[in-house]
Amino acid sequence: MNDTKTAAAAPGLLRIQEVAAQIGTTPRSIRYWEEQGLLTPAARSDGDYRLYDATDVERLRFIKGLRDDAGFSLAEVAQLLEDEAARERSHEAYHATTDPEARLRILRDRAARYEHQIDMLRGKIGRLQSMVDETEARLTRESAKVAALIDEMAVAGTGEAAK
Amino acid sequence: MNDTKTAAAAPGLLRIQEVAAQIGTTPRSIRYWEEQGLLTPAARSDGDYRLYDATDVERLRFIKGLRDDAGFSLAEVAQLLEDEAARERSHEAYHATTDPEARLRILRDRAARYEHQIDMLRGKIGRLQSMVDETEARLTRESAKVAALIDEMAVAGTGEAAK
DNA sequence: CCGAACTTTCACGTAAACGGCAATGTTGCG
DNA sequence: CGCAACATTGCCGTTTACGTGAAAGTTCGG
Repeated sequence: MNDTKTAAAAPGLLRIQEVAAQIGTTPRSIRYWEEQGLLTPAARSDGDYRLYDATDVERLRFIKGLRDDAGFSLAEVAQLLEDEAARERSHEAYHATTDPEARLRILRDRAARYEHQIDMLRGKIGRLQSMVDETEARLTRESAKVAALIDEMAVAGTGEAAK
Repeated sequence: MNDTKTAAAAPGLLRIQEVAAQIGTTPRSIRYWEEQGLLTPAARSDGDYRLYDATDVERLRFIKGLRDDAGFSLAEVAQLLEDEAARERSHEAYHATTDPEARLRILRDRAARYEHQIDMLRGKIGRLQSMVDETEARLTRESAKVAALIDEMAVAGTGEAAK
């Protein structure tokens, strides 16, 4: 009646290997990331097994994305996640006060952190894009050559049907 | 009558430190890149000093860009540069024949390599962009909160002039 | 309750990408 | 020619980001 093959008697909690497989990495890496302070598993089993929830998985996916796709070092990722954490803390601070001006400052601070993060990513995108542009320009020149050559062939071989 | 302070008695050839400064890296790294087969200096002085020309500098800038901006490993950079080299070789092959069909194949092969390179970069850009999008969505939600809060303040403090 | 599979911590190993000497040679202004 | 500044090769050290056991404990279906 219960066909949960591999894990999760607990509500939606996964063990390290499951998570590793889902995000495409190894248990060792996840433990290492934890060692570096990038995350803490949502819970531990009785026998001290690490247990991850959906939030953890999303966070891990974020980390992997930043490392593999964006090429950030773990230290840089940590920085971005600290920003994230600062926002969380400010979230609490937000609810700790009822002073509208204080709340406004907090919200604006959070927004600024998001913008900072976006700027970092945009910067990388921009530099990458300019490399693409350059390469595309070369490709265009190549294509022009191809077209010209085909024309030439057409003219030279008017009597000979294209194979 | 000759005020070339630092280098280049030879026509436009620079020594390693000059080049390193220009592209923002260290001589050690440049030597390491050479060690890994990423480039060979255009020439050597009598005393075996490495001498770089404009092409070399451009190539080095390319390498640095791929590493720092795109986050590629030196091995991946090497791959891209090999593609580049393959294009060069095919360029020679192109002029070695006069057969239009052969020329066409060569040109199309080169174009395919460019496209491959572009795809790699585009892939990275895409993944980065989706991260930006996600972050922006959050930012938007934050901004909405800010706006709502400002509205509230305006209503509550109608009698009290904004300080 | 048993065994296979999984997990934990600890520790050592490693590949990549340089940094930093040392010992020696080269440049080039004065 | 003399010497300060820079370069070369060689080699060992370091950091980052894990891989790879070892030894011991945990889960869980049968």
